[in-house]
Amino acid sequence: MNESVWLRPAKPERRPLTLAQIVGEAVALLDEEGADRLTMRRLAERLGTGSTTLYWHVKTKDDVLDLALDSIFGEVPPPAGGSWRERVAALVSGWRAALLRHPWSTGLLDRPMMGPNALSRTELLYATLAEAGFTGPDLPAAAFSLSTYVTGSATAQARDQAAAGPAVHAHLRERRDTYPTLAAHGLDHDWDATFTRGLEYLLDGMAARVTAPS
Amino acid sequence: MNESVWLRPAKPERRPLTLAQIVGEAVALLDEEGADRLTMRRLAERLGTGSTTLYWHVKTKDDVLDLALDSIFGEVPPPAGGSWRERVAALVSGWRAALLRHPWSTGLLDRPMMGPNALSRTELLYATLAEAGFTGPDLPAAAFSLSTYVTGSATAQARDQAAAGPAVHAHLRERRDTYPTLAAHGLDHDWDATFTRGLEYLLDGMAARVTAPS
DNA sequence: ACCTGAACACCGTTCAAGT
DNA sequence: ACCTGAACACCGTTCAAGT
Repeated sequence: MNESVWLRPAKPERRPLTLAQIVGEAVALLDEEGADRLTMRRLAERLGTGSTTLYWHVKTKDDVLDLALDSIFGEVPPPAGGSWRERVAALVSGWRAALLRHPWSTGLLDRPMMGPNALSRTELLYATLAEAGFTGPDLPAAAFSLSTYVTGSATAQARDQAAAGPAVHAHLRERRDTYPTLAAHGLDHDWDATFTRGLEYLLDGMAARVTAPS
Repeated sequence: MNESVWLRPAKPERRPLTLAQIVGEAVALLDEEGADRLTMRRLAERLGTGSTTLYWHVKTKDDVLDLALDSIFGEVPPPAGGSWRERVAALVSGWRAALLRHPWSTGLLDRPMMGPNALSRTELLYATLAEAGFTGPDLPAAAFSLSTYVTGSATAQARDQAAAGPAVHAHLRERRDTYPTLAAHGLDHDWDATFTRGLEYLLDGMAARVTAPS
């Protein structure tokens, strides 16, 4: 004779785990605790499963990282309008903002970025530049230098802001004899202003190529 | 009664392990096998010791990585002479070459670079630009955009070259409808030429700032 | 189709102990 | 001062087994 339903422990709520849930939770975990705390076991725990369950949805941990990285590229808004320069600047700034919102992402930029969100933003950049008149080797060069500038600068900023502190200042001040220029000007700059100014150098140099007669 | 010296196994050659040896062997290991194969145990094995021995010379594995990264900055030659533009271009190209010679290094650029070799090259960059006439916010902006361009482009190149292959081409060709510009122009470019052209954009834009009357 | 548990082959790091 | 071995608390991943 079986016990009544009410006395049996309710079956543990069988909503099936999805890949989107895994990626979403991975991003949350990375945001809250950082990259070195992302563990298959810890991630699974947050999702209420065992770690080995994840391997049905995902081949390796690297898959999780790649998916998490691509998902944050999804936050980059497509530029609204304006001149090609304005559209490029908007795209690139949104790109940078997304990376800086998730500082762990800059530590993953050494792995292939073939996800749909990354590719669609890259396509947008290429298309905008092609429309602006960049042709031949100038097109990949312009696209490459811009995307490189964004990822490089975000990496540098995330890195230096994480390390920032009195220890760093002291270290450089003590060595101001060997690094005089750096000690005098290398600290305490406005990250946004510096980024924007550097971007202007780049865009100025690029603009001369499209507008100038070859 | 003791056996003669000759019959006893020779004491295992007690040359003390140095930090320089550890770093050198770490770089060799990274060059030969890549970053994910660098293990304290494997590194120790190559040095003929136990893994725990390393912890007398080094606090953590991250120390080894930081030291290895800084050591390759030591390969960057100081620029010989010429105009500030030529000196900057030489410094930056040497920097890039060192990173590309050790592709694993681009995966470590998200960690603080406070080592003597990194700092001395950064100082060199700042000093050259200051001498060239960059002042106020233009000095950190110029230095930042250049170093950012180098590290970003090397990261992108190391990443894409490692991933390069027919699979990537096929993936993009299959999706040429959604990424038309990218599929048409994003593959098979000359890395060196692209880098140099992008650097010219940047230097052109920068040069306008120093030479032009404000 | 999806989830679980046990198990394997590793890790980085600590620490008491040796010379 | 420098090195060793055993041990701890983890890892990513596989796989047979369950539903």
